[in-house]
Order: sequence, then structure tokens, then C-alpha cells
Amino acid sequence: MRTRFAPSPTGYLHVGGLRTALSAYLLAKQSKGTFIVRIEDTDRERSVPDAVENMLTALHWAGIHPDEGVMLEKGLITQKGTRGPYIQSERLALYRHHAQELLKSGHAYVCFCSPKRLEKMRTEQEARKQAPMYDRTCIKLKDEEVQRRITSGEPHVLRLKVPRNEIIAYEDEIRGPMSFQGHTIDDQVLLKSDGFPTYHLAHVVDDHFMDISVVIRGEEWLSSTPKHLLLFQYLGWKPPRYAHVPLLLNKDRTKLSKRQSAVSVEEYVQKGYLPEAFVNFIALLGWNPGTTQEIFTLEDLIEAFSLDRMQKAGAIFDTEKLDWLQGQWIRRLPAAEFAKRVLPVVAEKYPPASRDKDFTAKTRLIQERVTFFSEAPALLSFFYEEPTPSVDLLANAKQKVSHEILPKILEELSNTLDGVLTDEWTESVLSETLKKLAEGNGWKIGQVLWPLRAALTGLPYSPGAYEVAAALGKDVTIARLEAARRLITQ
RNA sequence: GGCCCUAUCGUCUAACGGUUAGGACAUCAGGUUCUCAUCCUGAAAAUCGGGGUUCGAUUCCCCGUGGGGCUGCCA
Repeated sequence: MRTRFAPSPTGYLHVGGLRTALSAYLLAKQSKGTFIVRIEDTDRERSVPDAVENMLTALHWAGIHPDEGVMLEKGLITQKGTRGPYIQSERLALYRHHAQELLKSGHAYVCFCSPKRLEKMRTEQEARKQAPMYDRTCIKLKDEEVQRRITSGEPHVLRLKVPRNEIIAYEDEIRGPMSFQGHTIDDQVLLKSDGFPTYHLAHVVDDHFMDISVVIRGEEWLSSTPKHLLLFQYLGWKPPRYAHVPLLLNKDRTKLSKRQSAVSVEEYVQKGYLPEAFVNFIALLGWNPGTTQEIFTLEDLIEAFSLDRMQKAGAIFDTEKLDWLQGQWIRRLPAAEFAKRVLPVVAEKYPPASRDKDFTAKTRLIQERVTFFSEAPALLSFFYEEPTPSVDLLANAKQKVSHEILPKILEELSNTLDGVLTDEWTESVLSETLKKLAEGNGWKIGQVLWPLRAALTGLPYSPGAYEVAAALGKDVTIARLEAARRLITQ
């Protein structure tokens, strides 16, 4: 199977775009087929520099790698494959050739109507409560007149001649049987006066020559599909299958917009979402496996995805579940991988972290306490700078550590831990030792552990006391306990 | 206005004629834990309305209603 993602380079990769790209990618991979990226830059005014690179970068981040077409190689935009070029502005001659064919076969006609006249026509039609449609003024023009006006340089377009009495029907891969009446379909412009094709002509030509098996695109294309089917028919080509995926919506159920939500994939990259979590989330929007599985790797998705389990109605892009997924994915990362990915973030605040041989042992302690890497530096602060606990932190009413017994607890803590051999300074030994200490003095374990943890971290919450003490080592632990004792006697 | 699509908890969704309408997120209430998280248990929460068809409709059909898309020499 050959599928494609064909964005217009008008900005950044939209989350909805990622969703259709993902569907196309999954389908291709599932069938051991080919996933193609094509750039549809037929609107010169809307094209934005860097857009192609940005989109490819975002796609790459998500783990969606094209097999053919436009892709990034060593950071450079390149094209690969035998059916190129894969950028529409480089295929103009091809579109013009087939436009001519359509003209010759009588399925298209030249139109000289100016934008101004068309605008006036539409206004009048609307005033009469009619559907705005081209009135076919130019369809009556004689060949000689058409030729004369073209040679004299008069601006013109090419329009599709839609049969008024036909019903155009097809079977959508997601929506099932679909049908449209010819007389409700406008005579679409195929070739603009600047010689560029419109989307309608260009994608039909490209999907044919690139041998695309299923076109997966947003629901906004549903009502122009009959025009595309007509084009395939008139050009004598077999049309691909079409699958129109439902749109993503704002909270108020309007079409997902920049005003109301973050819509570019880049924004989610910047917010620190894991590509695994984001792809997982996007995949579950409008699709479900039919089981209770919620966590999916890209591999899982390739295995499980199918168009017939796609939803027909639009889905609100509500990122609440994304945050949960993010937490799930953070916790699922192997400890070494987690350490590798947080390191840059932590090193930015604490440069020594990058030379820390025990970095993984430390990040292991915070892995299930963070949702975003950006939270890591604060949670690891006590490893890279002296903590500054206050008396009010060390004593804690809820833990039954009063200001009165605090000195005694700290003293016992210090003496007892000093007696633990450096060789035996492990979590389990510490746990055993401290339990004994608590029992011996008739204290609850929390009465011992709270002040210890507070003295070591200076934080109201952090990883557990045993773990922190073990990670910090004996000398630092004793030193910090002593510092705490000095603090409360001041 | 016309054409087309669509409709289950707040959200994402399951149930493809027969279920106490299921799961997940979020919410709330408990529990585990030295704190915070994690984790565990539980609760509350939905078939848009009206007609049909059928022994029986969330499910099929029709009509409304709501929402969405298209209606550009944009894609």
C-alpha cells in the first residue's frame, strides 16, 4: 500500500495534520508499504519560507519517517524516489499537459471572467438566496474567440465542466456510501490565471502518478471529492480509495483554532511533551483499538490501527488526557534513558550534573515524581547545592515532630548514622538502622524520617529519606545533620 | 441560503437489535507510604427530541434540533 501526507507549506505542522499523517503512515507501515511526503505549494502567496523544514522536523520528532518523497537528510531537505519531483511547483508542466487533455476532451473550458465579475455574480446570487455558483458565461464561447483572446494575452482560467445530470457516488473508507448531485457542484477552477494548478487538479495528477492507494485527508475535503472523482474519470485513471478523517475541535466544538488552543506540534515539543506520549494521544483521538489498551507505542499502533475503527464525528482536542499519558510514558522510560533525556535540562541549571557519574542513580529517585523534564532541576537541587532547611521545616506538627523533641531526634540521628560503616551505607541498612532507632526511643518512624529528609533536602517534599541519604553518602548526610543541629541551636 | 457530514458520561470512547450501557482521563471519597508523587479501592457521571420498523432499539429508517465542513483563480 502506498499512502501520502501532502501538506501545504503555509506555516507549522498542525496537530490535525499530524493526525492525518500518522494515519497514513500507520497504514503504509502495516502493509509493509510506502509512506510518501509531498509538498503542495501551488499557492505562491501563502507559501512560507522554512515551513517545509519545520514540518519535516516535527514529523521526525514524532517518529514518522517518510520512505519516499520530501524528507530531511542530515538536516537538509531532499527528495527521494522514482516518481518525483515531489514538490508541486516543480511539476507544473505535467499539470498543464493534463489540463490541455481535459480541454481537448471537452471536460474543461476556458473562462475569462474577472475576479471582480465573479464577486459581483456571487453577491447577486446570494441576494436572490441562490447557491453561489459559476454561471457558465464562458462555456458558450466559440473556439475562435477563445483562441483570439488567449493570444491577445487576456487573463483566463480553466474550469471543470461538471455534468449537471449525473450523480457522483463513491464509498468512503470511513464514512461509507457517499453521493452528490452534479447540479450542486460548481465548475471548479483547475488552472489559475498564473498558470499554476489548483489543489483539485494537482493532487489528482500526483496521486495518480505516485500510485497512491488510499488518500487520507481531513473532512474539509469531503464535499470536493466528487470533483476529484470526475477528474480521475475524465483523465481515464483509476481513482484511489478515499478516507476522510473527522476534524479536531476546540472546547466549544468549533473547528480547532489557534485562538483557542495550541495547534502547532512545535508548541507541544516546546512544552516538553514526549513524542511517545503525544503520538499516543493523537492516535487515540478519533480511533480506538476496541480493547481497553490505552498505552501504545508506534509499533503497537502499526499493528492495531485500522480505518474501520475510526470515528466519524469530530473530536475535541482536550489535552487533559495527554498529561496523564505523558506521566505514563515518563515512568515507562528505562532509567538510563530517562537520565539521558533529563540531563540537558538539569545541566542547564547545574552544570556539574553533566560530569556526575551517579546521575542515573539520582534521577531514578525522581522518575515517578515528574510529569515534565522541566520539573527535574528543582527536585534534584539538594544534590548540587547545599540545602537551606528552616526550623519550621525540620519540625512538623503533622509528623509529630515538635520543636521540643527536634534537638533530641537530630542528635540521635547523627550519632546513630555516624555508627553505620561506610561500606554498609545502603538503603536497606539505613532502613533497618533507623527503624531500630525509632523503636528504641518510642518514636514513630515518621518522627525520625521527616527531620532527616528535611535536613538533607531542605524541601517540603522530595524523594524518601532512605533513598536520599543513600544517594548522598555518609559524609554528606552527617554534615547536613550537623548543619541542621547548629541551625536549631542558634 | 444551498449541498454534504455528524450526534453515548464534562472529555476521548466501547457496545455493530437483547448488557445492571463498559473502559480511560478529569472530578470526588477512602487506602498504602516518612513528605510529595506513584500505586490501589470506591463513588458520582451519558444514549439530543419526536415518530416509525421490530417481540425488543444506543444500534435500522424518517422528521426535527444541535454541532461541523464546503460553498475562493486557498489548501
